[in-house]
Amino acid sequence: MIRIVIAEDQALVLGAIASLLALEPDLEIVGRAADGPQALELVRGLQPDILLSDIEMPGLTGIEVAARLKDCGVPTRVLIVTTFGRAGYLRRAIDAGVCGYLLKDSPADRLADAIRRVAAGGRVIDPELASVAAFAPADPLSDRERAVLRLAQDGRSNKEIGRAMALSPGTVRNYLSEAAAKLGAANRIEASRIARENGWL
Amino acid sequence: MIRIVIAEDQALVLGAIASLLALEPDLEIVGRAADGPQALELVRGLQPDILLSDIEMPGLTGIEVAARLKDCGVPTRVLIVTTFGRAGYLRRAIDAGVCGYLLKDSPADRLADAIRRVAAGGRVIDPELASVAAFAPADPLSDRERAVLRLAQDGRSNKEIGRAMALSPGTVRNYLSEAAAKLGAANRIEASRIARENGWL
DNA sequence: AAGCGCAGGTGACAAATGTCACCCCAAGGC
DNA sequence: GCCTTGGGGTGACATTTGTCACCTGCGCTT
Repeated sequence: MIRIVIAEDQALVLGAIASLLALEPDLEIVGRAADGPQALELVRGLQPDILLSDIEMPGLTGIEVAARLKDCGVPTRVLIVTTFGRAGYLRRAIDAGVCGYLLKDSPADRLADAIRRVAAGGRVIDPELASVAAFAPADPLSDRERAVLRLAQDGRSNKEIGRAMALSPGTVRNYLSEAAAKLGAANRIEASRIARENGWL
Repeated sequence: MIRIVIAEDQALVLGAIASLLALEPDLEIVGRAADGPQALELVRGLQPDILLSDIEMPGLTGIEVAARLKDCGVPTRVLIVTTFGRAGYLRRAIDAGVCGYLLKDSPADRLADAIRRVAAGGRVIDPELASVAAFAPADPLSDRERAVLRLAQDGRSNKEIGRAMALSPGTVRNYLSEAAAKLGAANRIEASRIARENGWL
């Protein structure tokens, strides 16, 4: 019997996935979490075989939860199921030690299968994503550029960004200009869009 | 027996919801669609009692599908289930003649209930959303402002936007300035973010 | 010690953006 | 006829961005 905790912030989807997995006789759902911190606590307490988690969740992302579990030496294996085919997330997920990465676009019957494979010690990556990831460019941004871009994307000016990061406005401009150049964007708006679409923010 | 077509672009979620509804003896899933046009065609052909649909889908949004069904006089009642609590969508959904609007955040057991109520001729609006919507400001943007903002948000310059819309760059500037003023934003980036967050784009 | 790389900064300049006042003209009231 | 209204536009101006060359100080090799 494979013991599973599910973490997913949309209650309806959480319930639906649970009912899907309940059809499988060898899988048992032992816990449900609606956000990151709750997932972490639940896994620590229940020590399930598998944590099935979304990425976008309040508090902590699924990837961050995976990283913390790894740090604490919890043996639970993490399987990420998420919306975004963003190649950038995959790399970070792997770095965080997840054992599987599925897309919500993949057919439902693949899920139980993936869980069994991961529980048996294997690694699963969505085939659709695997090929994309192989060709996907690596994140070209430095930490500073990422941070600046994150602030720029919701409309802050250079001066405000500088204030927030303890940098001079001129330096902020340089970072943004550099980031745009790296991403082939014409301006900060396009740059942050590109970065966001690739999961680099 | 209530006959249902489900439209949802994420296969895994689609499958999961189907398995959830399959537990209810009085509900029957007669069709599944992965995008807007497919949903439209399926509903036209099968004439189910209910179309359960997401909003964001390739091709046509759930709301657009609902509007077309209304125009064609198809008697199927539409129930929207979606991620975004954006109040702006609700208004447009109601205008398109949908009979129900649920959030994916609401508990799973509410779904079957909502379907029965809608099938019986009732209207259902997620209670969480209903109160929000009552206080939500109406969309202050004109069609032109919306269109300009949509182009601005992915980094096009005034000149490019003007070319795309057959307007002079100066006029584009005026529209954007006006839109920003209406939304209390300092610039086009913030303006489009605010509009997006409210479901006005 | 000399040299290198790198984060942060400056200054100057062109271009894009934001703001505002005001113009034109085609519908529609009356 | 006259007046209003609204979409589209212009011109002028201040401010903000984007680009680029170059400076500074610090830590690190060798």
